Amino acid sequence: MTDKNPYSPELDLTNQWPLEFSEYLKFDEDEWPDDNPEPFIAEHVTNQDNELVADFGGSGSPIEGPASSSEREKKEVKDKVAFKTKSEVEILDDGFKWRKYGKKMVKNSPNPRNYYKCSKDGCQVKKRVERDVDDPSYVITTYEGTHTHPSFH
DNA sequence: CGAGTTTGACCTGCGC
DNA sequence: GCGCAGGTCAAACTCG
Repeated sequence: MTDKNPYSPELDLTNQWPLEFSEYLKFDEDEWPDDNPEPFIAEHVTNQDNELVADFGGSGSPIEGPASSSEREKKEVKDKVAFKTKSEVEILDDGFKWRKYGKKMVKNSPNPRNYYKCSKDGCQVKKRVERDVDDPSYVITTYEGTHTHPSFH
């Protein structure tokens, strides 16, 4: 099977972003799909505005999977969203300014993992960038937290 | 000169 | 209790 991406990589997002979204992953918990990521992959987010496809914290209403959110009522769970993007560079400008604060070699991947933090004072949003193991052409960006400000642009 | 990047070291959590 | 892996910090360096 050469085609490991049964999903349509051709999204209209390429009209706004210099790259193409391959998959949109939503983490409700700290579970990462190992063999079967399919149930974790939500539908392709269709972008009709100039804003990002997902809420990076601008509005404060992240995309929710299940309607019941009784679990996150107990404590404040940071929103964890992962994007699989096809790009040669890992520096994807999503409208926010990031400051790199660390780099680490993960054992599950021969590629290093970069850690970014929002440069905005008071905004503690973190971002993790890692290249795909099977497809080095793809970059997995994981956002953690919620922006308390609109954007830099 | 300042912000941002780099790299290694240090800390913490988890599994065995 | 120890070792491993992941995550974060901080000093030094680079670039604008």
